[in-house]
Amino acid sequence: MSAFTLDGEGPLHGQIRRALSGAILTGRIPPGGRIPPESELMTLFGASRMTVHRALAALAAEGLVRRNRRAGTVASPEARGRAVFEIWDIGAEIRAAGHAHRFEILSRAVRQAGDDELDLPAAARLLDIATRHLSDGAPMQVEERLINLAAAPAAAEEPFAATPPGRWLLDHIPWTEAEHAIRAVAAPARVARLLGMKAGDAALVVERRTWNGSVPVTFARLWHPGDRHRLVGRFSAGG
Amino acid sequence: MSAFTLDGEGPLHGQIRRALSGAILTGRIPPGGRIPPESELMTLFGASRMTVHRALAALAAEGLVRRNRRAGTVASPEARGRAVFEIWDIGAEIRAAGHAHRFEILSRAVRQAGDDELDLPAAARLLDIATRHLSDGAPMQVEERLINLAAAPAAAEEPFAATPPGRWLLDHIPWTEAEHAIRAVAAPARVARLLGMKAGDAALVVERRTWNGSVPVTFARLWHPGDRHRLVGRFSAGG
DNA sequence: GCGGAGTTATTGTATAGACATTATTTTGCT
DNA sequence: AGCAAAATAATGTCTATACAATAACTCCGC
Repeated sequence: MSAFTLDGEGPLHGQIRRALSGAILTGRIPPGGRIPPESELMTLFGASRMTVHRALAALAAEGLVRRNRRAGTVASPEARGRAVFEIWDIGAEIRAAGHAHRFEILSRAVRQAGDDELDLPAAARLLDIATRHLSDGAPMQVEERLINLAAAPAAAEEPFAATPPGRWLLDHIPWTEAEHAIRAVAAPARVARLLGMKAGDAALVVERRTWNGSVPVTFARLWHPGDRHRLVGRFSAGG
Repeated sequence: MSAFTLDGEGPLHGQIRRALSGAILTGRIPPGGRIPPESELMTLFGASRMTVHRALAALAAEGLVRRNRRAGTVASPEARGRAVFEIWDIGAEIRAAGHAHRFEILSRAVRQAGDDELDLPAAARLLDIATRHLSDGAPMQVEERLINLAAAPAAAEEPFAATPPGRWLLDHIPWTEAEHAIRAVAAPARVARLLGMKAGDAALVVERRTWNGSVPVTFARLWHPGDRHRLVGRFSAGG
């Protein structure tokens, strides 16, 4: 039978979790393969049922196994499906890379909602604001942003002097849903000039929408020079 | 005092988790704000400590709260930092959009490792394979891939007739670490021709590396037509 | 006021036991 | 054989209890 070995490091439920996730990720238990029932794992690992259950529940939450009453626990065939990117705060990213972050507000206006990316009634008031972010003086991002003033009334009075709009929203306005889209497009002339690239050059565009419940909060279109900016995501399967 | 309300749906620990995560995400508990200790939550929710603890442990695992012995539990300031993309299987993506997926192997060769993206000794043998994926006949991705045959020996014999290399690797070769980089670049002539775009047009490039432990498994460079392909990630804060 | 020792609040881990839920298997009846 | 009812195997939830680990606080002697 599959003998599992504990590494002796840290709490028992963690050791059990690692032993099982290791067996799955190294292929010793193939996708769809059966994991012994809790009762059996209890004796295999010398642990109580709650402890074993805790380890299995964690694996199920990660998506590594699928569990069913009476039918048992199997290694999930679609275990490996997600890539996580941190694409929220260009300032933090620039500073993390050891550079100096500076930004400037390019334009700012309050206006009525129209045929916008934010799906709002025409009566709604929007803050329409454009920002440029620089890394050691080199332009790295142009941020075009619409803010629903009904969802973030304080934004109307905020000067965005020390904190750029994106970061300010993260800090002050709650949200519950977010959607991102990433595209590569030819840079229009205005953006190209601001980013120090030629019109038509490849730009990496991230579009972000957030909602609080069903109320749209903000829409942001973030332009990056294609050659100078990369989104990087790392995924380690150990949990 | 913050009164929390349970929604009565599903298991108690889930209700408690939602009640607390709701309070955090709607800003009722601000970032850095204190969550009552387990002993207090027990009486607030009428649950045992283990049940309360389970809810809090789940929130901590999600990163919504930070917990410290004796110091208590606080809402995490960097709670909202991740965007998750499913960028693994272009075939599944195309089919999910209701289109027909077809692919063709463009070239295939086994060769020695050289100055490659995979960081391998020169003696290592690689499978170097290029594939084109089509959605209802329209080219959607060019996949340039290197496979470390030491990590995936079976790949040498695999014809990749029914299953394209990326999907085949997912199904057959275990891995533990992955890294993704997303860029926008001007399409080189060869790729542009294969994707039905003009040379120099913006292409969205995803580069993926995977390892099994410390052994490199594969490197893939995935080219997409910038105007026709978007990566979309959704993030719902309810968990 | 300061350093250090003791106390305490809070989370972390683990167990045993009870009952609920659910899908499968078996049994029994026709 | 076929179908319905009962048994069963597995996970899911919850409680009560015990003790461990850690960091903050208190108090005391000087």
